[in-house]
Amino acid sequence: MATIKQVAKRANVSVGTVSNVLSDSPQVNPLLRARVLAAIRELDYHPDQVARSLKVRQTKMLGMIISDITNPFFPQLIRGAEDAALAHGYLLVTFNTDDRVEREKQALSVLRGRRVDGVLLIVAPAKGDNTHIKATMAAGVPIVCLDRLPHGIQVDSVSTDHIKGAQVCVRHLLSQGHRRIAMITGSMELQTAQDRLEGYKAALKEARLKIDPEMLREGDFRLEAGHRLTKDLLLQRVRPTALFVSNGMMALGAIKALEETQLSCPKDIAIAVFDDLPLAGVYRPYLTSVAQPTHEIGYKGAELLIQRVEGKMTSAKPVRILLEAELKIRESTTAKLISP
Amino acid sequence: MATIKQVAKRANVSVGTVSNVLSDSPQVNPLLRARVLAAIRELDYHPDQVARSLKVRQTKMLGMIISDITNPFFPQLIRGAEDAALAHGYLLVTFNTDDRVEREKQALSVLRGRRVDGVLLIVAPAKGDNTHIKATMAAGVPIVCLDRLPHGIQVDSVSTDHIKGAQVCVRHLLSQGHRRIAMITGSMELQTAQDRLEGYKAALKEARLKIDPEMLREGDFRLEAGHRLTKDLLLQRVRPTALFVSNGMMALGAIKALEETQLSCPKDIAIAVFDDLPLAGVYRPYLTSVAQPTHEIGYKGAELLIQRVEGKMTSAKPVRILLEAELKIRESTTAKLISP
DNA sequence: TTGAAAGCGCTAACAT
DNA sequence: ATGTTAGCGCTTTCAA
Repeated sequence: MATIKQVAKRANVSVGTVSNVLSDSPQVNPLLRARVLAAIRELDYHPDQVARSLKVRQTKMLGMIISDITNPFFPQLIRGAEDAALAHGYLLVTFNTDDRVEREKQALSVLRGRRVDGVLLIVAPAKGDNTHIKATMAAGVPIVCLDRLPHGIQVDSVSTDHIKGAQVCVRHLLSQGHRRIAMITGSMELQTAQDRLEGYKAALKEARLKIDPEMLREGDFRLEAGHRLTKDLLLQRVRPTALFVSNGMMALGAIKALEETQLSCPKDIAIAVFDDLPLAGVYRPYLTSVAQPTHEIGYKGAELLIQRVEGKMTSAKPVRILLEAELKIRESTTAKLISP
Repeated sequence: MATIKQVAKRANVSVGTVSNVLSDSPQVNPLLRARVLAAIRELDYHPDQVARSLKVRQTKMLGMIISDITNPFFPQLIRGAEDAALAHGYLLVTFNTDDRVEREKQALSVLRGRRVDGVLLIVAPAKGDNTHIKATMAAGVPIVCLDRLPHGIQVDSVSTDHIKGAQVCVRHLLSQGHRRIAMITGSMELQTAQDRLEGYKAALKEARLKIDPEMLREGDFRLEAGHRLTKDLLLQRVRPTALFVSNGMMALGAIKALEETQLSCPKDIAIAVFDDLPLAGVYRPYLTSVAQPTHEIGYKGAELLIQRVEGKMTSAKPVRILLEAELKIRESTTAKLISP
């Protein structure tokens, strides 16, 4: 690997001059510049960013901590963040935690050791265990939270307006004539799950319907739960005519349950789901869903983080960006009215 | 951010001693060690890996160049690589190229500047344009190719045995009594697409059937192509009774085409697909598919790369690891239908 | 405009 | 066993 020194020697100039042409400094003699450029090419010289980082005290690297890249929600998010990062000359380093706080701590520690300039964080569900996050911020590493907001911390964030998204979706179900609308929620430890439930309740309240606890089930965002709880709901004395599922994986479980019980969607029961699955518009039934602007969350999050990193965003209080979800109405809720 | 010097001062020892306890060097006086550890805790000291990297001439970072994380094939691959990297103390930096050679070059250049210790590469389709890859290897940066093999380069690689996987799959179709088996291939520029076709041909040859060009269509691994080409095939004078699709996205297009033509699978036509979609066993029809050991490819690839990086793998000639695909037989190719 | 040199935080070789 | 120090490759004063 060629060094700046070797380049300087070959071009017969000082390292300072090489450095100047690299950062295309205003005044360098064109002749020297040409010699330097030639030397760089001849030696296949790639400036050592490690050495540079040490000197300038910034790595131009961003950390990103997510739960599991294998979950279809995250790739878009990561891609968004990476696109923004790259556009600003930053590199993105990702870290999977599988939603375990221990691994989140480890990730933060490693990332701090690597001197990343900032981190994008999708917090793992942790009942108030956030000292590691606070410590990182205290050490001067900016953090922007994506999607979920950690409890008890003032921190920048970018997320979807889950309340409103859910509300709009349930409104849609109501507008289709449904009155007995069941909901399968996520784990109530998660803010996002709470918000989605809140939106559901708000929509019902608007319609002057009372919330029936029999129509509510708490799940955990996984397929099995959706499957089990849907069956459960279908065995009720009075069956719901519509089902609002709190995330995509559970909706798949719900569909499986319908198949097993020979019920058809939307004829026998309508289904709407928070989160758009990549294939929601490909497989039958095409699912009505609340699509989050996933790529945008990642993109905006990274941009905000970079602003903080570069000191261009100096608001003392945390910035909280809320993005709108988009209701995609598909066949799973659009059959003609069902009489209750 | 605390430095090693500050820690030394606070613990009343020399920086050398601090360095020793950090690398838990054999002999350090337990008393001093305790003092150092205390100082580290008090100062929330995280050793600067940037400085360390500069000194020891290795970053413990691996680059990974993929086409698009948003494509459902990659997350598992990345996760596998990351799991292996982390287990060995390496960090993974990913880079999306959208299959464009220009971006692949850029990625390689950036990664070299960052002084990654090695790179995992899923090559973009490039007709022989591989000087950037050769130059990187010549500069002493080990490369391991995943999934696809670049043309005209001797390089370590880990991939699925596409030929065999396709062959086994088509054999299965034959065993179900099919004789007119159509295939929608990927872009013939890609080695993987060629291999899958080769497996198809091999299976037919075994069965002493001749290859009918009318049963072959070249696609591009995207949904639209699958949709269009399937329709095309169904309009033939003699319709195929089975269809082997070269990847998951195109299979979805094929299913869409069936729906539109009111044909049912597998009653009217069987479908088998190379690549397992995340939801292949969830949505109907459950698709018979050739599942690649995706996580394992990533994992083994990273392990191999790390061996090269650490000089534990010194074989001069490239190592070429071929992993077996697994045929998952589901309802899309099995005679009797589960529901109408 | 260009060159010389200090110093970023760490490791490792050497001195004590 | 512990301390001292050179130097990794770069940027950035400061001098010439």
